[in-house]
Amino acid sequence: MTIKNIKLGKLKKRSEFLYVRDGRYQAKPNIVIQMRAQSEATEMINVGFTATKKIGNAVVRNRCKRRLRELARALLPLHGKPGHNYVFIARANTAKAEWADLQKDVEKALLRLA
RNA sequence: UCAGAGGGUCGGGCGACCGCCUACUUUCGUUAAUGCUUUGACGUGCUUGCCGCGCCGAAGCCUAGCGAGGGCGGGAGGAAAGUCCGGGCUCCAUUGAAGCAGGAUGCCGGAUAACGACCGGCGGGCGUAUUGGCAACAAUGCGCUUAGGGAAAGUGCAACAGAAAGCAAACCGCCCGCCACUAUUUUUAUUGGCGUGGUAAGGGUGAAAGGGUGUGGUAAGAGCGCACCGCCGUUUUGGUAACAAAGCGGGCAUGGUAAACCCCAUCCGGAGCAAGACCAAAUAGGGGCGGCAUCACGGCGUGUUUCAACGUCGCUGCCCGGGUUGGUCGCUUGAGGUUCUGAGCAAUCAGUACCCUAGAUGAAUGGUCGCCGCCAUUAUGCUCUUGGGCAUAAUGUGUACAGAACCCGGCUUAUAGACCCUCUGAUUUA
RNA sequence: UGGGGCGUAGCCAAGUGGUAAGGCAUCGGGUUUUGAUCCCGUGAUCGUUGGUUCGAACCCAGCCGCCCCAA
Repeated sequence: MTIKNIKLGKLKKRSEFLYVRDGRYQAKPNIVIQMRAQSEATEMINVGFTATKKIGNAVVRNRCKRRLRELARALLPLHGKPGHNYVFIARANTAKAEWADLQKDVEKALLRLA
């Protein structure tokens, strides 16, 4: 697979997250990924991150979002589909999981969604 | 040395690869508007010039924004947390001030921009040591702790128990008087009954029963008298004061509860950076002005039995106002920090020198990996008076609590581990 | 981030200083041939930790948890 020059955008508004929630999703032990085609297709991939209060305090939630952001930056240009929006949702052990396992989960989920 | 209590300081380090936010600077690109310089075309004026004015265009400079790249810097805390107090700042209200209502605070002094919360002292409480004492206890020292005005302005409350719970009160008991019975020669004693009798020592109830201990006294008792302690009043001395000490006087009244209502004194306008200021798209709707239509039909309203009549509703251009999504500012130079000196017991204050030290907004300040440190456990070795100490090695999901959101002063709460100070106890050595 | 409110049995709840009502549910017993109905009985760290008071679910503080409002 050739490495494409794909720009990553951010999801910022609640309505955008709700839009993606109605699309396809893949659940893994360490992470849940949702995906849905954009209503007006562009060359960009927009991505958002979710960490609920259930998984810990502010320190844990911020760490989860930072790790997810790093995963998205590394793997979405390789395995993501342009013109789609993605939402990465942290689970209870996202903060503690091994980095290699996280990478494996994300890769598998993205390939199955593609 | 160990254990406990209280207080304070710190709160891992180095490196590699890949990233994020941001100040400044620089290069390139792009956009915008104004200005300046140079220059060209056109129009026009006259004093016909290396002229002035207007307009259009090109190039360059300057300014601002955006994008990409380079350079050089910065980038979470002691609690950033809880949001419990106080202040700055902003808007609203208010002529100013006082007051009502409501709320907060409450020994004294200091400190502060301010605070109830900070500092020091006083009084109370607890622990401990020493001394005195038969003891109860008292004095003194040390440590910890303390929301601590007024109960003699008024109202209320105290279940159950108990005779009685607030202008005191007599259940048992004790004593006295009278009567009866029994014993006795009598005095007298025992038992029982009665009394507008005395009595707060003793028993019992209770959280609390109208000073405590001792002694005298008495029919029995009682501050009834006395000694000591406590209490009240007053004077003097010390202290800025709270208060303390001493003297004199008074036999003792004034029980508790105000984190019950309340009284007294002092303080408080309200909301909060999602405050507030500015820019501003699309759509819908509002107002004003202008143009077109303003014939007919129709809708709605007034009115009416109905009709008639009157008003209003259309399209389009420009402007105004409001300000939703979004954006910019507020936004970090401030009661700022660090060092040193001085004043003060301290909180804190004054001076000097130096420094600028996060500004994000689905929210940056990191992700991954390696090495070391620290801690715990185990093993081995050495040492030592047992405990223990040191060295080496291995093991470990070990290495906390926790993430700025306008800023600051306090408080409270969470916290692996390390270090320091004070006090108490135990043990060892001298 | 700021501003408000609430915690009583498994559930709904009353009680506002003096032994913590009541209803539904659970469990046990009785009535009945059996079941339903009915009757009797059964259970509380009053969120937690301190303080005031003789005495605290109640009064006063500190924590913990939950809910609501302001995009």
